Amino acid sequence: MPKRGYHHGNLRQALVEAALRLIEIKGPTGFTLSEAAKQAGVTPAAVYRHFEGREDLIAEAARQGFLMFADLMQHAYDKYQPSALAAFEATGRAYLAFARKHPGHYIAMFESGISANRTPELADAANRARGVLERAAAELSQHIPAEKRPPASMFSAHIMAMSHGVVELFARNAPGTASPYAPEDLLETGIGVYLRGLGLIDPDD
Amino acid sequence: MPKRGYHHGNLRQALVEAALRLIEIKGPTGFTLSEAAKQAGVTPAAVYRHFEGREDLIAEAARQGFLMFADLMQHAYDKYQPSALAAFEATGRAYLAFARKHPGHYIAMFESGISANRTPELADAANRARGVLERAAAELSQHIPAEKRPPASMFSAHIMAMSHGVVELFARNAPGTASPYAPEDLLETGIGVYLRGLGLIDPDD
DNA sequence: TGTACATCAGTGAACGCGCGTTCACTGATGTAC
DNA sequence: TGTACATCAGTGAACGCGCGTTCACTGATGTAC
Repeated sequence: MPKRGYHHGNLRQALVEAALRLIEIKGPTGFTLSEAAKQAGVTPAAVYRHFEGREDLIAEAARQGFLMFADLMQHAYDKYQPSALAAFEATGRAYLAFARKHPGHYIAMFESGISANRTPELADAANRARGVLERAAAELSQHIPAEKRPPASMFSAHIMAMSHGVVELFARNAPGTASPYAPEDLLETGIGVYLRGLGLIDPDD
Repeated sequence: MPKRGYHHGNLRQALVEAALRLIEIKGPTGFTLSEAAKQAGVTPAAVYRHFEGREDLIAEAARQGFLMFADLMQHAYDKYQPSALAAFEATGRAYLAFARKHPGHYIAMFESGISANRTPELADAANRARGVLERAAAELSQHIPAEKRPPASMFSAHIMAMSHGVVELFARNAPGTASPYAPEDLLETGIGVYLRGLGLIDPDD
């Protein structure tokens, strides 16, 4: 991507990518609009041709993150169909894989303090991601006897919580809360126990 | 607590408390040393009589948080003894209760980016809190047949992850990830399913 | 009880810094004729 | 193909701001004699 003299060519996306890099390295706090501009080879003022300001830039990074996140989970889900159980488990693994692979996006999405309701576009993207997981949960919960079946949205909320918790506490070079287990194992076993608790996995493994 | 003229009397603790208030309102990002000093009725420079700097102040807030956190969980645990199960569940509830009741501390502990290994004192406090949960898990896991018993530290890591995830995703006026369930219910049912998965609760409830 | 003095917790002014944002501008691009 | 002109993406200087931190200082406290 050679730099074109005065006009940049695709500054908007270049700024988003610079922001992601900075957020990943310096945290949501350390990220500054000015530095993102500098990394994109442009004056800070130029940013305002494409974004309303600092927050708006982070929001766009988050939005792109939610879209990728949804795609990644959907893809994992599709791949393991038609087994509802295998597909669901794959979706959980995809959650952690995303956090690992795209930390900048993940931070923008969940740790930047940007509300997912900031703009309709951002809310849509966030809902789409949540929808994937909820559909996977809904399908899987068909296999639970109706009288002891929890609502699918509660089910998926539990999985999201455990996944997010594993990422935050154990998958970052975290607040010293180191653990002897690999995050992937921790999540896999945690979800395993949970699904057994729902009667979806045979007690004898 | 009347303000004593030139000398403050207990500035150190007053600064910690101001910091906690600010962290709670403005997030770990928004908190500034200068404003904390101002709230304590003192020049920013005075802070340096008691702390090495901004980070050190946050670290002290976190340290105090971990101590309270440990006490609170320990207390909940003791109260429901000798039933290992009831005591364990109470410990989980205490986790969420702490996050609710002391958001400033919680943020300083888990969201401020301060490493728990920053100082030995902080690490001690953090370990003490983790120890409470791990002991509760260890005791409870005695009730699982040895051959299908997971390590207690993994067990407690799962519970920490789910608890933390519930706090972050559902108990804050969070990233729009609202949910129709009360965080307390979500955590209670989530832990319930998990314990059932370990065979610690009768499948028929 | 009174005085001298050491200790220490605060002041207040100053620093350099980088931030986000604004503004009038100018250089490059592309389109109409 | 060539020229005039509108559009638009960038510049660069300037702004006011509050930050964390330092420094020499001074006012209050408490202790020794």
